[in-house]
Amino acid sequence: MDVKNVLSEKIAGEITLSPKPGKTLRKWRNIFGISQTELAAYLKLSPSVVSDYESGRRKSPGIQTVKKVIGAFIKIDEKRGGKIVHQYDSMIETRDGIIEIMEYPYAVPADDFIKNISGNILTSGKIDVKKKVKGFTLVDSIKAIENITPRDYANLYGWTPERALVFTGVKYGRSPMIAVRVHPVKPTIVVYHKPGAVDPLAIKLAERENIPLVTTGIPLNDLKKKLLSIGEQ
Amino acid sequence: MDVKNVLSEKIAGEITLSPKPGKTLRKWRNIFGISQTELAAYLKLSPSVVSDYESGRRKSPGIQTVKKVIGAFIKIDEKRGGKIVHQYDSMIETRDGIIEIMEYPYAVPADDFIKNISGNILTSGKIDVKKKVKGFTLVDSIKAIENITPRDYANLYGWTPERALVFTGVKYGRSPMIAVRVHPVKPTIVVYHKPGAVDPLAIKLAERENIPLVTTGIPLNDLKKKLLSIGEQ
DNA sequence: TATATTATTCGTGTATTAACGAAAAATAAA
DNA sequence: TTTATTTTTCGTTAATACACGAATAATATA
Repeated sequence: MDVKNVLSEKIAGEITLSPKPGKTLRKWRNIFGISQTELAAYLKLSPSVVSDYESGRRKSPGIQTVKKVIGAFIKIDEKRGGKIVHQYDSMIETRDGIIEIMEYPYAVPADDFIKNISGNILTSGKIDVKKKVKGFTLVDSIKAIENITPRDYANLYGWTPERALVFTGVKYGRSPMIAVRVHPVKPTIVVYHKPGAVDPLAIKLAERENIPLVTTGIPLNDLKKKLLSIGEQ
Repeated sequence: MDVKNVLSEKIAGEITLSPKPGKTLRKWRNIFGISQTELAAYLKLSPSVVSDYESGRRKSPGIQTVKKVIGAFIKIDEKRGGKIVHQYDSMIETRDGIIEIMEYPYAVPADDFIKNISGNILTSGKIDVKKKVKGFTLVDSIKAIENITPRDYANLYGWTPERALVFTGVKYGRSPMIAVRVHPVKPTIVVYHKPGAVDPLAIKLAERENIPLVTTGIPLNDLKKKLLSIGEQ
């Protein structure tokens, strides 16, 4: 999850909920240091359009419009070297152990998810069709064990517990499942990426929790891309 | 800043930027466990309207519509005891020392801000009309000194440095201003709430940085309310 | 199976947004 | 001040969101 997305979402949320969306739009345009004229030119629109939005003549612009404008902010800033966006780098706190974390815009059926990452299901029993994946967390097992305190553990679950916990760097395949077992909040799926081994106890625990335990052997970078792309379509 | 707002903003941002806003809307309705019928009834709309949105017949709903729907989610959940919203409590990390932090939906002129909190300006010189306040951070000075590491210091600045840093629990009035002096990022205004004293050095530093140093004597709870209300209109 | 409950589809009228362009106003730069 | 740049205002057309309601389909529940 990179700054651009987090920042875009923040801006979109602010504008949408603002009592005066036009003014909020203007605030962000000013933060980016972009003139109405420039913004309009980039969007291939007349400058009057931008002004009309900011003045509030259009009280409830469509979300597509908002999306386009925010996209323009980011792209124009990028062309200039990403000065503004980079100011917000500190906003995405890189929690030790969490390699990648993301919420999908909509629910993905569990079996689709497994197919997508070329997953091997270790647990017995059919996958419940109703099981949905709404996001994922890719965790470096070693770092997580070293650095994540019990209090921080909840962060693995991002915005929704209905997610896939994907562990990489798994040696014996026991600890991650025990952590899941012990924690009150449960994920939809647990994935081991290229585990050294998978302890039978882990499978037993997974079955008891009714959580599919899946392995995948695709390279880490490909896996990352795959995981991210599931949310994009 | 409470969970409701953070969560609302998150949902709004997600829907607005989603490739399929309807599906994202549905995802959240399901998370809240609300039926289309119930949602429609609450909004005094025909259920078909809700379905049309989710199916995507309306490709780019207006932000007012999105806002109304999210408001309904929160309100309905509240009526049920706030079960869902409370699940997200852990999302708003309470950083030790930061009592309240918020971004204003639009820029507030510095002098308006000062008037609003019944501020006393200690620094000499006119306030620049162009100085804008885009948010504030209310800091417990003692706790901040004890708990905030240099790395965390950036968090005081929330989403924009153009903000008011409001310190409460100030004893001699020296340290907060020195912290500001030393840090590369500068706030628009520094406010001391009921300081025990204000060291002359602090005033000198503030003047050198061209940052108005302001004191206010209104009770903490009123101050909090005032600070929050500035953003609401 | 029967019966609520919940969700979908779609034709329709009205209101509002999307966008233009030209002219006027306000700011910034020379 | 003069000139250039940026922003505002507004009349207008076309497209589309908003909302309804009635009929249909799909899910739950008894």
